Amino acid sequence: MNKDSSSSTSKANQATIAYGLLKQDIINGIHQPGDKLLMSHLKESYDIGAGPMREALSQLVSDRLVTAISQRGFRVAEMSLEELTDIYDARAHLEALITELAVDRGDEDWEANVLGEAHKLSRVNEVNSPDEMLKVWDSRHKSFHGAIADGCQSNKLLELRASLLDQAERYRQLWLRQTVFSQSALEEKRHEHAELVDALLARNKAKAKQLMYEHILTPIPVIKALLP
Amino acid sequence: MNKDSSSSTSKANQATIAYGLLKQDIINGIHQPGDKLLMSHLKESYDIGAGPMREALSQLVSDRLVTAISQRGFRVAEMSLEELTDIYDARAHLEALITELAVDRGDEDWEANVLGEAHKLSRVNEVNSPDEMLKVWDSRHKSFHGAIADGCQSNKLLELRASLLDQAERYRQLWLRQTVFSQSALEEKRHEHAELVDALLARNKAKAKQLMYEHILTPIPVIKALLP
DNA sequence: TTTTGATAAAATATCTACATTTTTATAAAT
DNA sequence: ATTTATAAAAATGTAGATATTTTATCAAAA
Repeated sequence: MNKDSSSSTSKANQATIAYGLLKQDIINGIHQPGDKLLMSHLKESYDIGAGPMREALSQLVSDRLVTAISQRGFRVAEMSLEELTDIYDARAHLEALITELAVDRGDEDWEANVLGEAHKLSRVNEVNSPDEMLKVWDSRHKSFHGAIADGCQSNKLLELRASLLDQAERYRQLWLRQTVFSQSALEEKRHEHAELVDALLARNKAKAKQLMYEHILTPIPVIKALLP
Repeated sequence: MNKDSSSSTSKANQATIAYGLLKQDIINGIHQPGDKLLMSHLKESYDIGAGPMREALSQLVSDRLVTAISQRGFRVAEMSLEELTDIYDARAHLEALITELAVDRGDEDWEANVLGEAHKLSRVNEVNSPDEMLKVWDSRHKSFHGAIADGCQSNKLLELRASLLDQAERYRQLWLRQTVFSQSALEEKRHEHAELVDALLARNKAKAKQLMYEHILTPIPVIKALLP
């Protein structure tokens, strides 16, 4: 789970910098699944010493984005069909639970936030490049779901959720392009989100839970088809 | 989340050794909440260099057992009433979810395991010292609940569960003594476990879920009373 | 006298460069 | 082909250098 990288007073140390850069590069596929993460290469390309680099790698191991074998170094964690289904099954159940709690515990501010984020997400149009479109939609989509989850009032559950999201990120990236650049897929998502917001604001706990569960699982077929 | 410390071929490195030792010492209160973890002191008492020690501390930060401020070192994470309720609320909901899934997904081996562990737990009697009693009961209690949870067939949910258990461990230690050395408390637990096993084997999902939720929350008043 | 602020000294965290150990690759010998 | 010996590469660890923060000291101002 990640540190504060943007906090005002905290001068990030080398290990924290290395952690952030490496994580991004793994998620964005600069380092492919199974790639060996050679200390000498890493030191050179990130210009960071071996000590801090080890610390960063160690963190990524507990994030499950990197695997380590004692005395034999580090590799980018493999991606697999088994892991995909494992992560998404867990994510769907956890998110459904969090949604249920949010319906129970969310206050008026929560309702307002959810509605606001839903609106922003539905209006992702006037952008320049396709790449910009992808970034903006992804960011707002995350904010929308984040706003819903925040209602559960449980820091610990939100931390667990964040951890699963990190682990899902490489798989999600595969799905994202397919979805954002397809009008029909985008429309389907828009519909699911609208239904979800309705159930949330109506405080229909069972329906919101069910919709969220299904919503999380929809990307799986797409990802399965793209998985190498 | 922890590494394999007992695996046959893996020669643990200094960082892993330090991680294990430090974690134990924090859980067992050798290092008290809020204590400053001085690098020079740690290096000396564990006889491990600064590099590996930082790596271990860094891990414990992501386990939430240690806090770090850049350039100002590390401290043992504080304990608080807020964290107690946060952790136990999350734990109760997660364990209830996992129990539900276990009832759905657990096979005959699972049933047999649960029954076996329940039996072993109910027969913690012929021990020597009180300290031995505590260790044996705790260990079997954990195995019992572990056996139930294993039925959910979700590695990721089990990892999240393990992470919360680690975070709860310092609080649990407070409750443990009160419970294991009180015949009435022990009897109450025995009763709860028996009810739970009945519901599980009867595949009564709703009841098992409910019983587990309540079972996790029972220690809270005891811990609240003991929290400094 | 008490408080404030500057400055210097000490303590501490962090990093780097080098040394050591372990693994892997290569080639010779059985 | 399999094993053994050797060299190269790589991971890991150590010690000392550097930078930052904290503490101590003391003088000037209130």
